[in-house]
Amino acid sequence: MVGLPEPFGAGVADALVAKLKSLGVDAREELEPLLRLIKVKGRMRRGEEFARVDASRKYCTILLAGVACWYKRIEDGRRQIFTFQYAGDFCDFHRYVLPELDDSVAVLALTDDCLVERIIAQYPKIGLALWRATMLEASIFRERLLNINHRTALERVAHLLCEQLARREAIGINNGIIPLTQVDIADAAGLSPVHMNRTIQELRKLGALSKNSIVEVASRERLAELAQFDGRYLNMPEVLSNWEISIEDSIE
Amino acid sequence: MVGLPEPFGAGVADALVAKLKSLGVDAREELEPLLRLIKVKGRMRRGEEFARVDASRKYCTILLAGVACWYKRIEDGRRQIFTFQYAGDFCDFHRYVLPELDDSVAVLALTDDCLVERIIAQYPKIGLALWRATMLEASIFRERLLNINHRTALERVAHLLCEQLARREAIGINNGIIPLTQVDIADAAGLSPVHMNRTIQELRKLGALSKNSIVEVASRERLAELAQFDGRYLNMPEVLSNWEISIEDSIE
DNA sequence: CGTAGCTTTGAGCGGCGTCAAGAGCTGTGG
DNA sequence: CCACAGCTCTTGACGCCGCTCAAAGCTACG
Repeated sequence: MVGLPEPFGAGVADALVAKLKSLGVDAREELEPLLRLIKVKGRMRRGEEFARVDASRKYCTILLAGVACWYKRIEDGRRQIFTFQYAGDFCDFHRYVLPELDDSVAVLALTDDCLVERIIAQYPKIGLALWRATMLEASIFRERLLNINHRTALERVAHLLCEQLARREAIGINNGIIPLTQVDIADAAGLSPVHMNRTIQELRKLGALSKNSIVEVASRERLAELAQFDGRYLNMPEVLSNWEISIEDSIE
Repeated sequence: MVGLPEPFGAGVADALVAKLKSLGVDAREELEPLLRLIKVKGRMRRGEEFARVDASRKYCTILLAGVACWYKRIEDGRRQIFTFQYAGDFCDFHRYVLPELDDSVAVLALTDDCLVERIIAQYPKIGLALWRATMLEASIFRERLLNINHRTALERVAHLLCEQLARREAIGINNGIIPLTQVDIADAAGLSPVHMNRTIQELRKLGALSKNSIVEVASRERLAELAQFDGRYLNMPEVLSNWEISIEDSIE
């Protein structure tokens, strides 16, 4: 890996480096200055908030391990989860960002805002990469819109789970476990917890999920089939090659 | 306005310049080189496609007048409209983009892809502005997600219309007319045309829309109230000051 | 052993989709 | 000028998916 200053242990930023590479930043002389700015902030526990949007904040946040979610709370107390985030993902570029869901290792990295601007000026490719990261996010939002509007609860949930599975595989986690509660998934899919539970049971019956009480994918193929999952919107060619996607006359 | 090379007539790019300013590009020496790259491509008619995603395309597209929509067609023939676009909006940064809805003046502007990269390298503020434009889009998608998941058809439609109204006002169109068909709005809101019609009639009854057969806002206040509209996600401080938004202890 | 969060199950209901039909408006061609 | 086709808007009837309310089992943890 790239040489890192303290307080990095070996491999702590691997996911970040992988992410940047997938976004087009691969030269050592571009990666290093960015990595040098990173300071590990600490660990989080499940339910703790971090990266709350706040004009006075002078850094941006990167998730180095674990799972987080980006959500907004609504007047009536309910919660809309916009997306989940994994190691290497940028958590806040001027936005609502809050955390969730990780009791093991949610580690933060800081950089000064104006530093970001300076970095971009000096290394345009990094700027481009950050822009691409935002586009990827937007792409995920669009896909979710499409699913919510036009698919049944079963397809919707299957699709959401496919996405999480693919994104976890992209950072080397291949155990098939989705470390989210049914309530979390419900808040992301826009379903009530009760109906989410019934849908998950249906997915178990159909052989897509395991019979365990946690959410665990039993058959990726079955799940992808039910979801009609076409993961190209995730922009992860290396991972998606495992997913047997039918690329006919694709639009994208 | 900034001096423009042919084939620009006076004011053709006003909306674009305004947009860039709202994104933080205001110096003449940054605007000019970008504007110099722009070539007007032509006019479109309603229903014509432009900016279809296509790897071989070597330019990007900017809407100079009229209305467009960014949509995706689904297997079953239905259509999901992700967002509408107005003068000054960038129509394609690597994505599905198609048109719609404008028989008057949809004019395109071209720039070479690698030129974009070079421009960004030379004028980092422009890069930052484009990044911000993408963030703004993502912000719009999130808002839509929230609405679709958690609001009734009436609130949803009212909210969508509020957004269109605000965005039109931002480019100087204040006539209260939303130049979209009920089907267009239905495809954007994720409702069936039939239910959209009933919802619009309800909005008319409630005094938010005019009784005309076109979609025309009769009372912005009424509409915003029904929608619980908080337009801060649109990042248009100058326009929103008209909207009487209650900014208490806002998160963003 | 009590409490809190997650999962599960049942009953009832309502919002919105689907199907179907008709009316008004516009453009096109004979 | 009329006829026709196509699109948009409108209205009614009916049914289902997913929400709400309510209660209980299960697991983890102090």
